Amino acid sequence: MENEEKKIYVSQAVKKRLPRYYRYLRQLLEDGKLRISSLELAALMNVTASQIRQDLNCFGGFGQQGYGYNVKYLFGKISEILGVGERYTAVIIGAGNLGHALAASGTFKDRGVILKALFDISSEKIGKSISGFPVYSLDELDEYCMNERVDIAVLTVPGSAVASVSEKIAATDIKGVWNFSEVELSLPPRLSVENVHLGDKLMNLCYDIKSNQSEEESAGAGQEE
Amino acid sequence: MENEEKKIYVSQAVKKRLPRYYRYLRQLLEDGKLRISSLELAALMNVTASQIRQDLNCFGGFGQQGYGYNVKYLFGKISEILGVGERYTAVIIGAGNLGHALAASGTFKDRGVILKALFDISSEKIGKSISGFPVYSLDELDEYCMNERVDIAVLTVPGSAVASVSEKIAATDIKGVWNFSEVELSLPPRLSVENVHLGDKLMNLCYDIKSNQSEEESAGAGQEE
DNA sequence: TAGATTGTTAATCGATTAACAATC
DNA sequence: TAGATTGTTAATCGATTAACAATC
Repeated sequence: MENEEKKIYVSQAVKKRLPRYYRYLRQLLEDGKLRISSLELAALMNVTASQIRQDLNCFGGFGQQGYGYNVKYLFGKISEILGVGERYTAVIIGAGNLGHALAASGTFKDRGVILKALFDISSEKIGKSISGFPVYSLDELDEYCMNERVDIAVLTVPGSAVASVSEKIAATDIKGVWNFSEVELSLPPRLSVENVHLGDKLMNLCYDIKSNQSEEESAGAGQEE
Repeated sequence: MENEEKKIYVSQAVKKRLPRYYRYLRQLLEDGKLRISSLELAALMNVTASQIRQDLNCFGGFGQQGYGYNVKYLFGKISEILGVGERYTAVIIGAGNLGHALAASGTFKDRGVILKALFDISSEKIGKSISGFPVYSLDELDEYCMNERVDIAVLTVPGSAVASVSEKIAATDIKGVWNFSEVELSLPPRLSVENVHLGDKLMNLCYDIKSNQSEEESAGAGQEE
């Protein structure tokens, strides 16, 4: 960060691949692997070595000629790039089944994001706790965000509630929304949005099944990432 | 299907966009819109009209010069392409929080997929019902699939269970897996796989927040789909 | 030094956009 | 017929891959 690294443009394609590097490197680190060449990592991840070197070089030279990449160092760099260690904080809005599932999962903790609370409108849920996280009234969101730093809102409310919740979010200094609803959000551009359209994914699977069926056999294109 | 349509190669990029067309067209249909031009749809979806025409023409000419596209007809065609109406069936493997959430959601029904049951190993869950769907023992999966047609397995088990469950799935004639676990699956190529790496998505959001923060202001690139 | 492997430039490939002739 | 808008070809743009000089 401090030393003057070449500011190469980072394409959307590269950005999207970073978390996958993070996953593989974490695994390698766990396995006690000390160093890895782009060729070796490429074989593991089922991509080209060229792509790996190109991708990593968007952010500066993390390798060493004749040696390869130090796994621990590279993992650290990728983590840094992805904002692990920024200690981003999150709240889940919508304490339904999906909210439950996310709160109970290691999804946040595993990526350095600190889940702090859930918010809901149901008086049956408010005041209780879910997987150890307190559930507050949605009306308290604004006040909560003024007292506690909240970076990310995870939207797991029904589509019908999205518009009104969006407004509430826009009124806080929350920086990003992880949207699980079908509805397209309209938020000021200062807010980052990541949509998880589960229905779309299911349809992609159906389409793929259909295509796979039609082929029946033809040395298929294999799995998809 | 019957009439000889030009068999143009459909790129991965196009395939991935189809469910989004489905969503927008369904909405337009609901709104009572009868026809739409590529230009109008492009404005709505925030893409170029060229792209829409190119995309649709991979599957044949669904429009009419000087008129545009008949919304109902086009929606029907897209639905057909995506396999809505094939009446694909699904079972959820792993009756935890996420399994619950998916079973309770309209995700399947809204896309023409018929959810039939859940499977788990916990004796506390087996025999009960979740959102009206029966929960069976994982040991019964094989037999169940022999008696009932099952096209899709939704994998919501912990990572540690993925390998053994994968084997069980491979032993059936299930055609596709919707994988919510972190673990990369290894399955015979006859099976389609769609991975939902939620953690990756969360990291993409963090990265975006971080970038957004660094800019602060620069007429940003806006939301992401 | 010799061998290995990166960083980086150049070549290729694929996807998006622009343009326009076909046609409703 | 004139106007509109598609289907489709050609041009552009961007992303991936190949190649190799730099260098550890």
